Amino acid sequence: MARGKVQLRRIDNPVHRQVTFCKRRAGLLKKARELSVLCDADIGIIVFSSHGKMYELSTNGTMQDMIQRYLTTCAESPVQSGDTNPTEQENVNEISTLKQEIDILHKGLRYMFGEGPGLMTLDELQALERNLEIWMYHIRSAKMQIMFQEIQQLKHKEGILTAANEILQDKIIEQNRAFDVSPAIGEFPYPLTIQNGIFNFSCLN
Amino acid sequence: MARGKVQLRRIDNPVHRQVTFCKRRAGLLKKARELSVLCDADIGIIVFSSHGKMYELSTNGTMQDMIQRYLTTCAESPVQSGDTNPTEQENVNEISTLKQEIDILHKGLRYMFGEGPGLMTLDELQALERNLEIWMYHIRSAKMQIMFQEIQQLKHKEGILTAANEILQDKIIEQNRAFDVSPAIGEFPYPLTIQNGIFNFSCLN
DNA sequence: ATCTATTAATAATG
DNA sequence: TCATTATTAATAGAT
Repeated sequence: MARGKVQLRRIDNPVHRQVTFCKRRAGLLKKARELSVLCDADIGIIVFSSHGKMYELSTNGTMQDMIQRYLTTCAESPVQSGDTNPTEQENVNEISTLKQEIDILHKGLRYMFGEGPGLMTLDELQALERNLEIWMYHIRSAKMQIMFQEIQQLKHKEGILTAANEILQDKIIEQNRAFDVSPAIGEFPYPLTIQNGIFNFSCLN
Repeated sequence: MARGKVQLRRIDNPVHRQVTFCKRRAGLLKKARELSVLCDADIGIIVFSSHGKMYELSTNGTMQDMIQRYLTTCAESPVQSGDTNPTEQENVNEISTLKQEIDILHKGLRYMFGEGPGLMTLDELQALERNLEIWMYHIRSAKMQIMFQEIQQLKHKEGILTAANEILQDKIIEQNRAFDVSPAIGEFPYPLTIQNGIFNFSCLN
């Protein structure tokens, strides 16, 4: 498109190639964004440079959503069965499929908990998509985490308050003793001064 | 690019939009193929029209390969954790606990399947699948319930202890007054009086 | 679909 | 990497 027609073949010069890659990649993503906006389309683009560096664009939602949708669409289209009466063999197949699905459920959970998707095949990922509800597990886990922290903080507070109460109790006893023996003035060893140390905490959120 | 500048917004006219979608989609894929050839890059593109029709391009291998590579790359890169704060550790523990729970669930399932899937009907298997979800839901609910109760109890304890603190403070002040102790420092600066301010807060929510 | 007047992208260059 | 510019490529609107 500029100062010389371009041949549709790999650019030999590595510098030129890198520059062109940079420019055209930007151009491609721009075009994709435009198409998405102008025509209300959802677009996902993944680019791996020759050196393995990855670039991505997904115009709606995450790339993972895009992939899920892609896999779902792929899985849906080839379903073209005219038979309405399931045979014994089909039942057996169905049983096998369900067993696989349960296995995938297990793998999917491991996947979500950080072992990485590398261990799953694409078919398994497709099946995993059908078990979408499990993603809720992650959310619930986060919720539980928060509740756990809350419990820890409350226990901490309880400890502090209990300690404070003990100090106050001691204080009263000491006062009583002091007044009984000699009501001296001004030389009270108020342990309350510790309180600054004790109570000088703030709620960390 | 032609007979009038284009505004970067959704094209209202459905006919225009469809035509533009067709043209620009072709252009986008062409650009992608060019970039792939010129710069030796691997590119995957997925496009969903506003009506849900899917178009795809993958310049090397299948789209499934592309997705596999994408997921692998995603999983590899974000693993960069040097220090682990206490919350992180707690997270790890929680995850471990949940993993165990899931393992138990799966052991149960294997046991049920160990009886031989041939003895189970398709309906039974499907019911079992649904039950798995319900089962997990109940376990999580029960756990949450317990944690919730614990939080309530701790909050209650906190309230009682705080009230006790206030009473003890008052007692001290009263004692001082009763013994007619003239404080050397004038009014006794009881730091405990701050307590209401300090403890009358909630870390929760 | 096909055709062009225009705009947009970009190769070469600094 | 960033800016400029001469050219080519893409495409909006019309048919």
